[in-house]
Amino acid sequence: MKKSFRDIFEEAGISPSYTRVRIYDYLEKEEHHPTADEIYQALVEELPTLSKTTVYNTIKLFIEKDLAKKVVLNNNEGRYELIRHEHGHFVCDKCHRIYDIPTDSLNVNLDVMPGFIVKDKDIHMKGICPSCQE
Amino acid sequence: MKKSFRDIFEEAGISPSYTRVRIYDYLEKEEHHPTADEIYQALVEELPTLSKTTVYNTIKLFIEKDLAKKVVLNNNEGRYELIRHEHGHFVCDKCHRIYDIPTDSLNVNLDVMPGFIVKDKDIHMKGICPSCQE
DNA sequence: TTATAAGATTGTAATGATTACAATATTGGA
DNA sequence: TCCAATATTGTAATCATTACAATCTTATAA
Repeated sequence: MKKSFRDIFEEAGISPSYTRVRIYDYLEKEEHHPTADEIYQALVEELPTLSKTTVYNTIKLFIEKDLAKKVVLNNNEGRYELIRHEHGHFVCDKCHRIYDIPTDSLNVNLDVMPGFIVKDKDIHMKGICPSCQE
Repeated sequence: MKKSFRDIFEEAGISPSYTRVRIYDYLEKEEHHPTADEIYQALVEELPTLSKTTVYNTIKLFIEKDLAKKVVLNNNEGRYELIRHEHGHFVCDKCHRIYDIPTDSLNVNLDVMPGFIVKDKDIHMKGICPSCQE
């Protein structure tokens, strides 16, 4: 059974304002790891008073509350995604599309770093995606 | 036997100007994945006419020639390293120090992305390093 | 040696993502 | 209803990176 926004936000200890719910909702539906600007552009049509600062503030809050994470893949642009099942990211050098890499099957042995507390891990790959190979 | 700068540059098809050799040399000696600014600050003392644009130009050239790669770990700051044995990167959330992760022992199975041509892969981890655990 | 063209380096200004900050608006509880 | 805490906003600042045009250097041919 899927948790409601209300429950998710309550567990995280933040109030479920409409703006926050919409941003969360967008991150949940959105497949391609949006940038802050993409979130802003997508939502400003329906939330005309939305400010980009609010997008950044909200994302920052989500990250602090472990609801979301920042993924830095390329070009100095931050991309954001909700924390879900673990996966890596493949970036195509040609079309710059981002593909999720299922990492369940990757046996990444964390013991290579004894003494380190690992809170997050991500696998980044670059190359050419199938549709750019002709 | 270690290759000379001259050989490395010749193989890459670029002329070994003094500036380039110094930047390459710095990347080779430097352990902590310097930013462009760190490279600039370190070398400008001995190369007083050095320009930050030259640092960026040179890095870009090295990357095009597969001598170096860019590692984007955090904070929208690009970090650079020569291409050597494969390794990942661990960033401490507290001291922000960067540690290399030996990945020889990590069995990262590339076949999870059939149809993709993988040119580069990197493992990013975040957490707390031993010296920040007290 | 000298002229010349290609290549290398430089400085300044522009770009673009992100943050700082102060002002305004909204909300929930007394 | 009123007030204090919280949320949102807009503007200006910051900082890494890039664009670009100008200048300098180098290699080579005459």
